[in-house]
Amino acid sequence: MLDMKYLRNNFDEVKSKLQNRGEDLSDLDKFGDLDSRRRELIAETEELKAKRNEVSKEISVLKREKKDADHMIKEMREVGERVKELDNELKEVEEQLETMLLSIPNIPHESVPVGEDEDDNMEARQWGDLPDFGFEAKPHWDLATELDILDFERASKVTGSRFVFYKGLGARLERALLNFMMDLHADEHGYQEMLPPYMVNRTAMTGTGQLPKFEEDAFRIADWDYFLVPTAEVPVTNYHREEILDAADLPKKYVAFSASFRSEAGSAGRDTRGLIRQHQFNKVELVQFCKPEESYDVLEELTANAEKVLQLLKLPYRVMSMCTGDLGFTAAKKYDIEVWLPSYNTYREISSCSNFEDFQARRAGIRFRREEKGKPEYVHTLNGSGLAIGRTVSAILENYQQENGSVIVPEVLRPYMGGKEVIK
RNA sequence: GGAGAAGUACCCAAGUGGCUGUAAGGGGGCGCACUCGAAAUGCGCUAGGGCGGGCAACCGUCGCGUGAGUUCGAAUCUCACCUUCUCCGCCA
Repeated sequence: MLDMKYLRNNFDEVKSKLQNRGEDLSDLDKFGDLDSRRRELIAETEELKAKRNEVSKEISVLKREKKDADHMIKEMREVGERVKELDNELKEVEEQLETMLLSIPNIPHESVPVGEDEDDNMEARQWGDLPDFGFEAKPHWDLATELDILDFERASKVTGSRFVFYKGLGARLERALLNFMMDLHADEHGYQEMLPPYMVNRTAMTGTGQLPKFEEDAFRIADWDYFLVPTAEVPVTNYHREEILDAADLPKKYVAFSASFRSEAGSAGRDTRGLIRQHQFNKVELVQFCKPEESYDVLEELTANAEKVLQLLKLPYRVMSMCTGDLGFTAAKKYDIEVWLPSYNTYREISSCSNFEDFQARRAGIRFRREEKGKPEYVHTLNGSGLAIGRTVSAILENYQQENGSVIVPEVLRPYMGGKEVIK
């Protein structure tokens, strides 16, 4: 959510920056009228309330002295009715304003390339050499099915499409990766480990920006108004909702493992095979809360923390800086880390690292105090996958495959795999 | 799921419609005095925050779990909801 005062004072500038995102901004022009009507109503209603408070005190004095106060009571009854009318109108105006503000995307950072879609994203860097197989490489779903370590067919019987059973060394590989990633971020990168709830309420989903605009992307629990988490970002960021943090405790760094649930509305027919696009997948998520002046350094740090996983796994990747048209709703700046997938003959997103600045913090009321008597300020929030585990499994299977259909286990994972060196 | 109890400021806690209730009192914290220093003691300060107005000092308004309602006036009365706790049932 944007700062109302900032929007009021810099309306044209904000509007033109948001236009680079290519989103529908037709609501934005209503802001001026709603905002000034709101302030009018507040002034009027508060003046009446001040009067009512004052006269009520006088009434109490008169009553105590057993004097007549009927005319004052009658007058205040009318004032009370007027206050109620104004308050109702105010409430309506504020609801409209709130609805509008919650639907306005974040302002892109000045370093974000201006562009329309993914073709305009800019490559920030590349790491590792692409594998050179002396044979025809297989896609991970064929490899895994032949090795009997993933079972998509039975998952569709038990649940439906876009679900999977991991079996045997497949399950073991997933679990090894989860432990490897958690250990790396907790022990080496200084993040505090967390296992969050897999369901969150509507307020939490609104706090991080999934709602109100993107409800169709989430799974909602019938009768509960709870949502399956689309990412651990939601529970972990909302962990500090409506809190004022100590400046001395910043930056706060959390690494959380959770399953992630996405309805993938609108992606029918895309990535229908394999692990790439499932309704449920495991992910290790990095989340940071920091002071505003630090957040762009933190974004680089957090992205580097995620890259480290791929470097240790020796998987080739590149880092893309998302352009204004591909930023998503909430981010001010975003890097996607894309891993090389031989079956696609291209890089595919395996992590997304974003700086939200104070966009989420304002929605979720997450603030900090610089000094004891200081005014609270909004923190900046950031997060990034470190990494999506299912996609990491597919990258390992494809990049480490051998001609006979077996798969070498990356060295760093072997301690987590009971010393196993090959999946065959 | 059934029956009960509770939610007041950093913590504990008093407060059943106006009476310094302008949210008491205590703890903790901070400051000052005493002291070479400290302890002890004494004195003082200690809601925070949102919103509106103002260049500011400041003024106003809303805050006693949340939201509605009754009333000239609500922490206090009414209703709904949330959370926590106790007992019973069920359960990994």
